[in-house]
Amino acid sequence: MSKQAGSKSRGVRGSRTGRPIMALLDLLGQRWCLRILWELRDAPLTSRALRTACDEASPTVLQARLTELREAGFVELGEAGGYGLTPLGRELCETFMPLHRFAERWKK
Amino acid sequence: MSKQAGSKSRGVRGSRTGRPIMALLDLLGQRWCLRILWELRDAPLTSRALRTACDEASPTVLQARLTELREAGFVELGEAGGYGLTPLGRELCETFMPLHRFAERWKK
DNA sequence: TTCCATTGCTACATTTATCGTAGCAATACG
DNA sequence: CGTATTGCTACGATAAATGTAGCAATGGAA
Repeated sequence: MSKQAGSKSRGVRGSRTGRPIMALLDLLGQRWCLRILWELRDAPLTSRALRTACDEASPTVLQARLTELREAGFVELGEAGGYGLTPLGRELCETFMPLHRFAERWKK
Repeated sequence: MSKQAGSKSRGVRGSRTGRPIMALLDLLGQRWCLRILWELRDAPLTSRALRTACDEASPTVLQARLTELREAGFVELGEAGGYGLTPLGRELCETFMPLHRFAERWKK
């Protein structure tokens, strides 16, 4: 029943198990989440640049995802402005890098 | 703040860009998609067993994901019944196996 | 100073996705 | 026959995402 009950600190979506991998899969399995990490892989982007990079996705979701990703410790908002990956976030992104090559082969 | 990565993307859900990585991120960024692949990583499961494994997710969305994953060539329905990973799907699954270890460290 | 562009971020009504429950036809066993 | 699976679907209820508009704050130019 309680899906995202009212707390500010998030229980990740379907992960009632407490298993970290489930929490992570649930977090990443949200719309734009993987995409955001992907677009930040090279350099930080401002919120609007990120929106452009994500094909003008609605700022509502993007902000929601950015908040979640920040709370997860993967993304941070730099003082000079702009969102960037934390060391942890960069590490996560590295994990997904093989997907690029895989996707190229998968296309055929 | 210049847009450092500014002119690189267009294309959203449904992989209209033709860029395989976007299509893949798009596919995987749907609810239960990563989870399904994860639950099938060891052995094939029947649709109901998969549902149980996925915390009783609604069959509606599970069937939808399974259809998409089958069309993508990652999952197949064996003759004896039960869904399992194709060689390609297994390969994809291997790609994000490191997530497991990462998730364990991330929890702390 | 005033003007204006940009930052991160939010409101809100509309559309889309997912949930939850129930149930179908087909198959297999006793 | 009954019953217990299988994969799969219908459909109303609920949650999430979209698209548009706009806010307060900041930082230059003029």
